[in-house]
Amino acid sequence: MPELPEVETIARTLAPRILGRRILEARFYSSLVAGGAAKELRRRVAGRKIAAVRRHGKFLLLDLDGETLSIHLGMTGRLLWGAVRGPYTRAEFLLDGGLLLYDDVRQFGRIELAGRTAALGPDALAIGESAFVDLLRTRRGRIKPLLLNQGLLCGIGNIYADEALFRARIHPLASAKRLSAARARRLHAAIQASLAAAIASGGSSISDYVDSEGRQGTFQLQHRVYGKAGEPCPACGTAIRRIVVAQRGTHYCPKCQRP
DNA sequence: ATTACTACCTGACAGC
DNA sequence: TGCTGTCAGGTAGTAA
Repeated sequence: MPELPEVETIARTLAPRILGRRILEARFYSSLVAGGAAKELRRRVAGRKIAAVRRHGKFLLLDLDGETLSIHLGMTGRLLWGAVRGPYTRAEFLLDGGLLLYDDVRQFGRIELAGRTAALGPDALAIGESAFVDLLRTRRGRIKPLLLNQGLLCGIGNIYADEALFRARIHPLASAKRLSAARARRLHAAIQASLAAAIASGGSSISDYVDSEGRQGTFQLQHRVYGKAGEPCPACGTAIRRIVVAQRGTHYCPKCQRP
């Protein structure tokens, strides 16, 4: 579910609620969430104060004094402040002044102590134009799988890959290294624009995503191709096509995004 | 290095 | 009402 704009929105809504608060206790209701290390995690976070709320790619990072808690929401993870425990609550953090819930229907998300979370590329919102152009030049594969590869560039998922490629008018199967410098720069700008617009709308809510206050995002109302197979392209009216790339549903306009 | 396929887990929805 | 198959904002592991 959550890509960079959704995690960014959660970080922004959560920060004013939890910054400076102390974790009194962590509780786990599913053995999957902490990847088998629930006991150690409980011990290591208890009593620590939340000094910072950060995001890197799709990871939400809580800096405690001496530790960093790393939270990845998988497909259906939610971090909720002031909500009531439900059937999908997999973990909770009792803070001095409130309860932070971690709900996750499909349980693809993970909460762990940072340290192992290294092999990530630069954040998609932070990478500069020239570094991005260089990144594309050094790769042999197709552009969409590259955008989804968190080890090269992190934060972009299936929605924003499709949306950015459409805005840049680049076919998802185009060879990354054979893109002209002008097209690579256009893609960089399209990524920045897509992510910024999504953050401004509080993210995309397709089925599960809500921010830490339980509010849905509205950027799904501005999607141009994602989930719009068969509908007319907003630029030229041609029917949006859906293919499978890197095992993910991929939406594009066959006229605006020529191979 | 890159791609393909499977697996993880649960729910929604379409079709029979 | 079931049952079956497909799909879903995620990633990891293995094989080719």
